Amino acid sequence: MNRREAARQVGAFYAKRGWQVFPFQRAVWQAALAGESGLLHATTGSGKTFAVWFAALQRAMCAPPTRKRGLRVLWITPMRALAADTLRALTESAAELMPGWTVDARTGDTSSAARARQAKHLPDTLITTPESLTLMLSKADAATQFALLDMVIIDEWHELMGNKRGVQTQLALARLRRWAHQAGGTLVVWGLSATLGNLPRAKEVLLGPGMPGATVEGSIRKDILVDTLIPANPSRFPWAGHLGIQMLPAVIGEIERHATTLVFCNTRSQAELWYQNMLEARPDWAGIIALHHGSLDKEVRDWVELGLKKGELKAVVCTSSLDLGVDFLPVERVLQIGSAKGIARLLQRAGRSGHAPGRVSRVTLVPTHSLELLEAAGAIQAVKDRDIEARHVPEKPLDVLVQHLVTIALGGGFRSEALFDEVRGAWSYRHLTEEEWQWALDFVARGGQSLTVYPEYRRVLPDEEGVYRVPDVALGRRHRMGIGTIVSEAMIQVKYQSGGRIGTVEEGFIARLNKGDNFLFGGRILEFIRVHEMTAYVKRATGAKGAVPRWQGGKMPLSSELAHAALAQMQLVTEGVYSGPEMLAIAPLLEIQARWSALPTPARTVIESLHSREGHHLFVYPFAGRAVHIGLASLFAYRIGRMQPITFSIAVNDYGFELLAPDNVDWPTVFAPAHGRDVGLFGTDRLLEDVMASLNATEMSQRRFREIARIAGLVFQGYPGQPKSNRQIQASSSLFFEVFRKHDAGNLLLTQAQREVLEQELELNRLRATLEELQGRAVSYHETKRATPFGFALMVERFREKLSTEKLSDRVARVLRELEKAAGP
DNA sequence: GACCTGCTGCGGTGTG
Repeated sequence: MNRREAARQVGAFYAKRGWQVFPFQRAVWQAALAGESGLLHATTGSGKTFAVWFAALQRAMCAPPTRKRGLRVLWITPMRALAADTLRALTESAAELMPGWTVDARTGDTSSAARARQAKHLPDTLITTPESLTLMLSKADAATQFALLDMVIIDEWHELMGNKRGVQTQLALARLRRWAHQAGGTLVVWGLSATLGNLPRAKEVLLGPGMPGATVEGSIRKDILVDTLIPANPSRFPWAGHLGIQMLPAVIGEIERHATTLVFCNTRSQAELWYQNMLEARPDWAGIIALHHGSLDKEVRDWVELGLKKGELKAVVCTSSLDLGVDFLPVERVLQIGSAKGIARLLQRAGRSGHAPGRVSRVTLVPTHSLELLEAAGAIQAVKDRDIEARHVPEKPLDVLVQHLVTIALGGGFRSEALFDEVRGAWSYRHLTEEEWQWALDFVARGGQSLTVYPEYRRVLPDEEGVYRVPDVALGRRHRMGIGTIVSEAMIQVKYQSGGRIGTVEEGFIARLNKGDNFLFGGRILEFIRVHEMTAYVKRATGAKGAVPRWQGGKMPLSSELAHAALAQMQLVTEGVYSGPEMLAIAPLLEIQARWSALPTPARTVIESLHSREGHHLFVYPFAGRAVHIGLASLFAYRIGRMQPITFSIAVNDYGFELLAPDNVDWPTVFAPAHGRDVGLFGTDRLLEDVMASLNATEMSQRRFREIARIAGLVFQGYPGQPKSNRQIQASSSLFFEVFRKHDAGNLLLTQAQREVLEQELELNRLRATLEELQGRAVSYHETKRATPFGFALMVERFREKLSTEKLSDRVARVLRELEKAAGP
């Protein structure tokens, strides 16, 4: 078939359904037919899926007829749930355009019968996850399986590119590209992305450094509306807090007025509490409102998702578990309780409503404390400006590389030089040095310097011809069980004594419960009975309230974009401009702040000191997000400590930080630039050294190392169904940490742990940028008689999270003592 | 006077 005929048939497919063909879809088809790779960027619900899928089909329609059967198109999705939805969509359209063309899915959910079928004969199109793809690469016959591969599509690339799953995908793509090249062809690769600030980078990472490719932007401009539920009585609204239950009546009102509403919460426990409160207020909603978060059992979540799809649910209280993965939901209204923390996330959530070309997406912010009104005003402006966060791509994570080496050794073996070359074709490893490569190779061959005597760490060995392979079946099996880069806490299953599964909670939470204690989980009050083999047995409790489980999740900081937008709003206020109802509502509070102290703006850093019974407080408001503020606070404490002996307690939030000292400090002198060009506390010279010295970097690295050890295959997670407990995993990873520190200081996985702490947990680059910004801002110093609105939130924060420099140094001392003991005589 | 929190995602063996 020629191209014109193929295009005609696809056109007929659209015409039959009354769909419009958008120019961006044509652009993708033309590029792909010409053998070009690329990135397609468009909002959700704009027809991206069919744009790339029909590109693949048209390539197949135009290909010379062949009798060879095998895999032609590979579709990679980050989520199993999406695999099922995609399978349906692709199968239906393929049946019409390419009769006889087979589409199948392969994820962890794939049945053993389907696996056996696929082992014999792969379908023409396979939908899979990065992990399942990597598993396929670990099979000895991988090269044959992918011999006919023509096109790869990576769905939701923006979700993958910023993390190690994306790096694993890059490595797999490099492998597939190499095979296609060896067979004399080129692999056509297309990525799909939405809500992303750095498109050119996204494309480069997907296609490999320096590789050509097209960027196609979906032309449909989605109208996005962001607004705010303003508290009924703003002057009585709390200055701090995160639950926002005061807003319950307003939220219930919104739910009443619309067919289906998603209520997004920032944490699982918050979702549990909101759901419970909602049911208490509206008992008649039992059965038509539901709860959805990542710790609930899959069966429960499936039921909720199905209810949503059928339009049977009035509202679902959820966390970002509903951000993705459930496509084509008929949702009318989206509410966001508390800060969305970033513009990309907000846009994504807005996109859950009006999910079809031409319809308006709307999200309504529900503040949980007064200052969030400020954030809301900033967010609305940032969305208007489409000021979207960039995703940062990990740079040569060696744990992922080490895992990959074993995978490829299993999947037919490799020669060092050829694989080195191939790996450097993956963007994240483009700067991988010869030494680093040798180190990784040595690490899988001998376990590095310190593990040489243990055969289970001699995972990969060269044969006489110099081809590296895995010498032992058992090692291979163990490796396959550990493929992937997602590392989570050890979880305890929660089950009814009668058998039903409810979900999972963290080991530490259950450990604090006694028999007979109640807790709120899965939307009901449960009574804890006993724990046995990583399973907690419970029964329905009668009446009373219960504790809410806490999960140790990530603590996402406010993004720079959103923080700057909020600061900009305060600048407007100093000029007498109130941008909307949010700013008018918060005006009285800002007026107090301005009267007692001053408003922070992009041009002015506000610093306050306060003397109270607790001691001498210092408040600083850089608006740089909590991660940076932790770094800044520790850095300031350390630098001040060098001028005069003193220790501080520290508190941080997304807007600023507090230092509390027992003794008086002469703050103006501390903040005065010493002389000339000296920028004192705000200096960036010796930043890295000072940060390392001011924080307990060792302890932070050790925590980070847990994940690295697991990905690098040092720590075995246990067999499915009998997971190791947290303590066991922690113990063995900290053992490796200590052994490497003592006997193998050059171990690059240690260096990586430290780098990840600095880059990801402390956001060192953003910290440096913030210091530079602070140098350029005027300092507005105020001694206040009582805590200002901004300061109050920080004082509250300190009660829950006690970080003190004294404690840190105690901990350092303890770690040092332990190390000396471990070193022994 | 005000408070007490921290998301998501995947994968896998055993041969009596």
